[in-house]
Amino acid sequence: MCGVSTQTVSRVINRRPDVSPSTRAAIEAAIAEVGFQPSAVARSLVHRRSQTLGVIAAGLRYFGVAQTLNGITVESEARGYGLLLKELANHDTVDIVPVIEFLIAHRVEGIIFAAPELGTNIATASLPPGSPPIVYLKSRPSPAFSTIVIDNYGGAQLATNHLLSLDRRRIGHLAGPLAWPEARDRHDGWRDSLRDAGLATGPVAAGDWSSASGEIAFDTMLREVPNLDGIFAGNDQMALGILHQAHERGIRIPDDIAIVGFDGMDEAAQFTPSLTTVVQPLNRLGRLAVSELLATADEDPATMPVRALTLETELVIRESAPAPAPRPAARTG
Amino acid sequence: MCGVSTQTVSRVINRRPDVSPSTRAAIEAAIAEVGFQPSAVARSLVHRRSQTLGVIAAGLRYFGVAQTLNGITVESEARGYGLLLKELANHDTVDIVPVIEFLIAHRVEGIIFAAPELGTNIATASLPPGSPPIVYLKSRPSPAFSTIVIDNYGGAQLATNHLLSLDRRRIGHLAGPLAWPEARDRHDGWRDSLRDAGLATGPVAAGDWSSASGEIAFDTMLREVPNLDGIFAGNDQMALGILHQAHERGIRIPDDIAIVGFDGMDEAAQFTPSLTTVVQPLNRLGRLAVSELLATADEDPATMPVRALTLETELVIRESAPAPAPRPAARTG
DNA sequence: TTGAAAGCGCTAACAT
DNA sequence: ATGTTAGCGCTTTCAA
Repeated sequence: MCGVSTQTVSRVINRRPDVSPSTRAAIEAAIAEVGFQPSAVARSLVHRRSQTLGVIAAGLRYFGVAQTLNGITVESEARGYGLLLKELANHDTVDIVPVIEFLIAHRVEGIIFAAPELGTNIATASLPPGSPPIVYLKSRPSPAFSTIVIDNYGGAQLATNHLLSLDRRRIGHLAGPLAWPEARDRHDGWRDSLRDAGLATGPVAAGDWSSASGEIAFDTMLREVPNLDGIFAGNDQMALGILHQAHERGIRIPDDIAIVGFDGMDEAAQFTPSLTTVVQPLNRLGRLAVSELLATADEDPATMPVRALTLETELVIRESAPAPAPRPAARTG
Repeated sequence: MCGVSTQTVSRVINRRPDVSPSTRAAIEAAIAEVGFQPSAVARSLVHRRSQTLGVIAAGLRYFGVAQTLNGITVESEARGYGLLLKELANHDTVDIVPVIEFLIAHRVEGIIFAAPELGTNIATASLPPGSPPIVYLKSRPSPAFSTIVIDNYGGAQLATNHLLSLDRRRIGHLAGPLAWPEARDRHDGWRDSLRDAGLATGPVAAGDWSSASGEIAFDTMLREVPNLDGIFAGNDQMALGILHQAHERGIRIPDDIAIVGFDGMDEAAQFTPSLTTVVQPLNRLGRLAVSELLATADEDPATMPVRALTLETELVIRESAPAPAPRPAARTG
C-alpha cells in the first residue's frame, strides 16, 4: 500500500474507531490525493446488498408515470438508495420476465413495478425465484402480491357524482386504453355511479391518453349521443382535447357540456376553461413505494405478508364543471 | 456442484462452444430448476464493466426532461445497458460531486448529465478522477467537455422572427428561470432577433416553467407594456398560462397578441387557440446521448476528444401565431 | 491498533 | 471437453 498498511484502509473508509489518528490521517490524505473511490460493486458482492432498487416503468412521457417516478427518486435519494431503471417498450407483448431477471442479476433489493400489466400478467405467473420484494403500483389490490394503488374507482365516482350533482343526466366517458387497469377502474366507477343513480349508461369512447385522441373520441361520442351534457375524461390530457374540440364547434363548456378530468396535472388550472379534475397523490405514491419496499427489505419475500395500500383522490372544482348552485339538495360528491 | 462440474457452468452460461452437449444439457436443466441467476455484480467486478450508465437529471416532472429520459431509456435498453438514475433535488445549491462519486463508485461506464448546471459548475471544476466519459445535455457547447445541446438560441430566433414576420413590433419574452442555460439562450435569441430587426428590446418577465407562473408573468408584462402585440414564451406550459389569462381578460389571440411557445409538447395542438411553438428533438437528444457515450466508452476519458453536437429545432405554426398573410416580403423564419 | 487469511460469485488463463 | 489456479476489490474473522 501507499502508506504502510493494506486494508486498514477499509477501516478508515468505514469510519471504524480502532485506527490511530496518525495512520488515519495519512490514509485519508492518500485517498484524497489519488481520488480513490471504493468500489460499490465489490462492496455489493461481499455484503449481498446493492443499495439499489429496481424500477420498471412504462410511459415515462405521460404525466402520471413521470410524476410517480419523481416521488420514487426523492424517497430513494433520501435513503441513500440508487435506482436501476427499466422502461418497457410500448408494444403490448413485452415479456417482463427478462426485465425482472435483469434486475435480479443486478441484485436490486426491491422492485417497483410501475407499468400497467398488459398481456403478460406476472401476477399469477410465478416470479422468478430469488426475486426481491416487489410492489405493484398500477394493479388492482390483490391477495397474491403487494400493491399500492390509487383509488381510481372511487375517484371516478367522485367525478361522476359531481356531474350528477350538476343535474347532468347524459354523461359519457372518455376512457384510456382499457388494457391499463386504471383505465378500466375509472370506467367502472363511472358506470356504477350512473347505475346507482338509476340512469342508463352513457356513451364510451377510448383514447390513448393523448389530447389528440381526446378530440377524436369526443367527435365519436357526440355522433352517438348529440345531446350529451357531461363527460368524465380518463385523464386531463384527453379532457384538454375535448375542451379544444368543443371550442371549435361552439359548444359551451360547462353550459352545454360539463367536463371532469382525472390526474390533477398543474396545467389543468390554466386550461380554458379551467378544468375540474380528480387529483391523484402521485408523488406520494412513489415515495410510499420506496418506503414500503425498504421496510420489508429484510424479510423473506416468499413468506412476506402481502400488503395493500390504497390512496384516495380528491376532486378539485374549477370552471369546466363548477360547484352546483346552492339548491336544497346540493352536494359536492 | 449439483451435477458434476464447477465452473463449466460459466462456459454454459456464456454460450462457449467447448462444452459437450450432454453436460451442457444437464447444467441447463439444473439452472432452470433452481432458477439460478448469474450475479451481474460479480461479473462487473471481474470485467470492470457494469453494463450500466449513470443519469443525472433534474425536474423529471417537466415535459422536456421526462421526454429526454424516455429517449435515454429506449436507446440504452436497445444496447443492453442498465440505467442508474439520480435526480437532483431542486434546491439550487446541490453539490453534484457526491452524486458523481456515487455513480463512479458503482462503476457506471458513462454519465449523462441532464440537469441544468445551477450554481456549482462542474464544467470548469475538476471532475473527480476515475470518472467515466460524461456528456452534458443542458449546457452550452464548451471546449472543456462533451455536449449535446439543442439550439435554443436558434430556436428562439425562429420564434421571434416569426412574430416579426407577422408585423409584430412590441414583442415581449416570458423567460424560464435564468439559472437554466436554456432559459438564458432562449432569452438571448429573442433579444438579438429584435436587435437585428432594429427594434427596442421588449419587456421580459421570468416564470418558473409552470403554467401558473405564466399567468402571473403575463400580468406583469402587460402592466409594463399595455400595447404588447407579441410574446415569445420560454416553454409551452407558460404559454398556456398566457393563453388562459388572455382569455380571462378578453384579449384576442392572435389578433391582439400573437404567442409562440417552446418545447413542442403534443398537447400544444389542443390548446385554445392551438399553439405555435418551437419543437425540440428531445427524444433524439436522449438517444444520441447514449450512443455518443457508448461510442467513446473504451477510450480514456482524460484524453478523449471533446465532442459537441447541436440539434436543430423546428417551428410548428398553429393558430396562436399563424402563417403571415401572403404579402410581398413574407417569410417564415 | 494493525496484519493475515479467507471468501463474496464470477471469469481468464492455463493445464489436463 | 473439463478441472485448477488465481484474482477482480472489498469485508469479516481471527491472530498478533
